[in-house]
Amino acid sequence: MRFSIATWNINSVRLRIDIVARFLEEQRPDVLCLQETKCPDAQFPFADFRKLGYEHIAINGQKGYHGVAIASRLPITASAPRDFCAKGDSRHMSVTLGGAAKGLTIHNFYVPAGGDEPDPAINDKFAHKLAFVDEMTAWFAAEPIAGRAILVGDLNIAPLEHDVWSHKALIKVVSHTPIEVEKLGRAQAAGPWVDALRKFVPAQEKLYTWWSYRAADWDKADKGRRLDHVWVSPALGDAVKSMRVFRDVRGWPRPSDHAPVMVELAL
DNA sequence: ATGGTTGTAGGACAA
Repeated sequence: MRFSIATWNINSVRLRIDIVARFLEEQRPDVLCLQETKCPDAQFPFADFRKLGYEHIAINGQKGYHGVAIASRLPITASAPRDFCAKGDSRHMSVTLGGAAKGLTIHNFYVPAGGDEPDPAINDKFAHKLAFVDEMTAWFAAEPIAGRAILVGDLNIAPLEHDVWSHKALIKVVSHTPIEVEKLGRAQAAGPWVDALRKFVPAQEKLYTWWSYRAADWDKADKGRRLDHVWVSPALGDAVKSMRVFRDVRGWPRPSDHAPVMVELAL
């Protein structure tokens, strides 16, 4: 089957439910993974998703901050959140699909942003980010990815030189520092995971998924970063057929600062 | 170099 999955840091699912619905209507991914839903589970807008055909929903939300959700048109046969760093933060959810995608596992991550100061000795938030990625590595090393699996999410790290608008300007800016890039590389290697987006855009070309709100004209300035990722297990490496970053959605009314990203696979 | 904006919640904090 042709299978599509989208990931989008929505920065409040309730505030932006209208553009979520518009995106789902226009693109119809089989699965949508959201981050930063900022929504307690009891207040999640289930009805809006069900109305659009996304009847299978797995959420891990909390009040005010973070929160991830997976909405699917295909049945979800199992779901499990994991509490990284034992902080009680809602930053991960995994599901296994049934139906035509039977046995496919999906991980949805929201890695900590890490604050402003890129020094774990003086910035607890940066220390937390590094520990979180280390825990991802340890987990994948302990339980290597078996079979068909996809990892998506806002990993809050732009690993390659051309994943940011200026490698030189951002080398000491949290999201692109060498220590983060190295740790993310270890996590990816531990799966091992294949970077699906870079299968379609060479490492020498710029590729962004996020543009700050703090720009007079984000589109014109184009000071973006690739913070959102889609990784696939080796078994799916050749199954990835297309990728798209919906930059136009960043320009929709009252947008998130992240654009949705969608990948198509032949399962 | 600095400051710029947005969301949750109804003040400060996270991003």
